[in-house]
Amino acid sequence: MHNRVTDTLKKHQLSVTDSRKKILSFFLESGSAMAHADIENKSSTEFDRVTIYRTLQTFVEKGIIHTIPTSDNSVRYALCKDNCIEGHHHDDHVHFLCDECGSTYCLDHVSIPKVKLPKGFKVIQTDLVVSGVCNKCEE
Amino acid sequence: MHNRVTDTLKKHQLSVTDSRKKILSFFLESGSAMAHADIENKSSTEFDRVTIYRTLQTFVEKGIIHTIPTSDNSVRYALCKDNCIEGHHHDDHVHFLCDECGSTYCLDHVSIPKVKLPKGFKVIQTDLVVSGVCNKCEE
DNA sequence: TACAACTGTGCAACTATGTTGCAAAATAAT
DNA sequence: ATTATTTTGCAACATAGTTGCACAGTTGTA
Repeated sequence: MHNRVTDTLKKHQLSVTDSRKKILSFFLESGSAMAHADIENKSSTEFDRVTIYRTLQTFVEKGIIHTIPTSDNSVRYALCKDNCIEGHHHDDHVHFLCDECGSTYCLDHVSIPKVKLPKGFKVIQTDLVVSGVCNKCEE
Repeated sequence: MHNRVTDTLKKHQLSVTDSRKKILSFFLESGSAMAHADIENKSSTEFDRVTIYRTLQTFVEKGIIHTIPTSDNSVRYALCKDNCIEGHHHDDHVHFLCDECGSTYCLDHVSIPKVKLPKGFKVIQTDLVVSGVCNKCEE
């Protein structure tokens, strides 16, 4: 596990520091998306709020994580697949937000259908967020 | 115009006040979506920040406007079509966000395709946000 | 491994954003 | 016109996010 974290950081030309290792491993462990606040809670006082902000920002820029749009005021972050490179994300999969447990899933195998827009609109990115009840809460 | 604003408020069982009339007319005039900050700027010191927050909240609850999810930390609001009723929105159209001018459009005639989710996931709402360059900036 | 160059972190202070309670003002109902 | 109800503004607070700078940690090189 530790090697995987370190490798990922190095692959993206980032120096390997405690906070980056820890925050990245949170993402690997959790599997689902996390908001800034989740990370702050998980790490309690281990590192500064500012460090978390900056680390998340760096990870987004380097293509390690991507943001997930939501209707409420909370940006969530999730790991990118390997084909995300610096400055250009390829997260063309559907995101699912469970109203019950609050978890956010990246449904990697559900791809976003192409939409036809009116003349003159140039598409750069498409985000599709589904909310409802997830497979764990539905039982 | 004034009658239309008043009528809309009454139709949704809201008392007709200066701030509600003004904020609603902003939406009718602008045509595109607005964030809280846009309204605050437009009205300068005319009414309190708190009033704007509460008015937007009320409008969302009553089905007059709906929120548009974005990847950055900014919720935007846009007018609902007539079929939005209290407590249940029907904004099943695509939203478009222009990276150049920052405008947000409701593409009412582009409907969101149904997506097939893995077993156990129950869909309640689907949001599709496209970003790119709009027809005014593309020329 | 030790050193210099560079990069990242923590702290403090600040701005922005959003919320709550309560008294005063405006609106609606009679 | 008067009363009951709703809405507003104010103040105070809570949360979220940003910036500059000195210090600490990391990296590359010898």
